[in-house]
Amino acid sequence: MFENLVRHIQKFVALNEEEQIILRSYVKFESIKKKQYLLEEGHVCHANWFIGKGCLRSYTLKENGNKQMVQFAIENWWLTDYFSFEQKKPSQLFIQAVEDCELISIDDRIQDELFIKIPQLERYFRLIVQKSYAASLMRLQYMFNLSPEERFHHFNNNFPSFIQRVPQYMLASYLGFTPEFLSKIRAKIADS
Amino acid sequence: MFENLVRHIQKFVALNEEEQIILRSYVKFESIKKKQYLLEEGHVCHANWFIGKGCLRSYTLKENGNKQMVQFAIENWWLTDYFSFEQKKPSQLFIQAVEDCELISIDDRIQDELFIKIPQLERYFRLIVQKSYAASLMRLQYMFNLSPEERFHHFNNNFPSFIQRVPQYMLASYLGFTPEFLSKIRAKIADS
DNA sequence: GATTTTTCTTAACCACGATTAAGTTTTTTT
DNA sequence: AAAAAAACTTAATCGTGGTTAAGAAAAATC
Repeated sequence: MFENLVRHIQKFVALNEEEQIILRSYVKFESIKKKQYLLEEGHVCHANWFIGKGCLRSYTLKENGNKQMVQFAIENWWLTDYFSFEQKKPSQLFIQAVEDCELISIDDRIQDELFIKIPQLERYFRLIVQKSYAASLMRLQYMFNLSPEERFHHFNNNFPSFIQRVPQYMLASYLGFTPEFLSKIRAKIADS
Repeated sequence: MFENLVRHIQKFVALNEEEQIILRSYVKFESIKKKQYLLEEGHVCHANWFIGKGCLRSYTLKENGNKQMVQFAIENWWLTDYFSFEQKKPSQLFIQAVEDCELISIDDRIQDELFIKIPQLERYFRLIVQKSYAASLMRLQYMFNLSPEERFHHFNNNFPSFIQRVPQYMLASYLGFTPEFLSKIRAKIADS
């Protein structure tokens, strides 16, 4: 599991044996069960989680009580609420396990110290966040430029593995429409 | 103008006199006129721009020929297409001056060298990108959780300075609706 | 100051996707 | 295996915000 993380980091920056040992001593390993929460609204987010195995989601609670999906994360992805994590402010988000998960986490209290010991991690995370940012802007573009139906087909074509992994109603919320409308789309596909 | 940039950097990391001189020798200064382009669709984005004075916008061209606003940027903001800038791939974006601008830019070819000479800039940009990412996720939340009319009022309340600075039709596109609908909202306000 | 271009407004019509509500299927729990 | 909970489907109704088109107002240019 830790090897996954090392391999992921090495895609972006060098990390020698000694540094790997330092890193291992700084991170925490945790397992959580499906439906357990890592973070709840109103709490400060104290960790950044790397998914070794499993699937997480983050969502907000809307005024009407519905859950609005914010993000999915699977193997080799980092997930946190950067806003809360960095500024130590109460989060708007819930982070919950969609499947049983094995996680590696970096605590906010040790992050700075870790970055001093292994400076290239600063670069690693700059690049990780940059990728997340680019992905978020792409998603905004899809929201603006594609119809709900087109967004579904686009997601279907580009991330087929997700479709079987997450419940349809979460996907519908992630794509910005209702589960009822997703059923309509699927009925249309079955017809043709 | 350069002092603005130094001051902005010093909000996040230390930067001594010597480093300021190094930085100055690495960046480029440019002035552009309203409506001029810094980047056009299909080209690789070779710079990251810091706005000393003025206002930039980025947009994509939709299938129907309309322009979809992606971002605004004003004084003390960085703007680039990180996807194109980092991966050296053709951009989907246009970046254009909304007002006459005075800019400081970092070229992609010298960025790595600059980060080696002033390592804390790696941290500075990690934090900058993190903030942009958080803002982008907030905007997604507004798209999901607020109606077009609510989004307008929210923007109005939180960024009143923008309202006078950018044309209404750009704002409408940024908020994800048509200029006609914005007129409708404004007429409703005038009534009451 | 006159002309052109850009930006904003108004109004009629209409389509997409939300809402509501009931029922079915699948999964989980006991 | 039975019961309960979670997830998905179907269909009728309705409202928001898009589209179209024409005109008015404001700003830029000559």
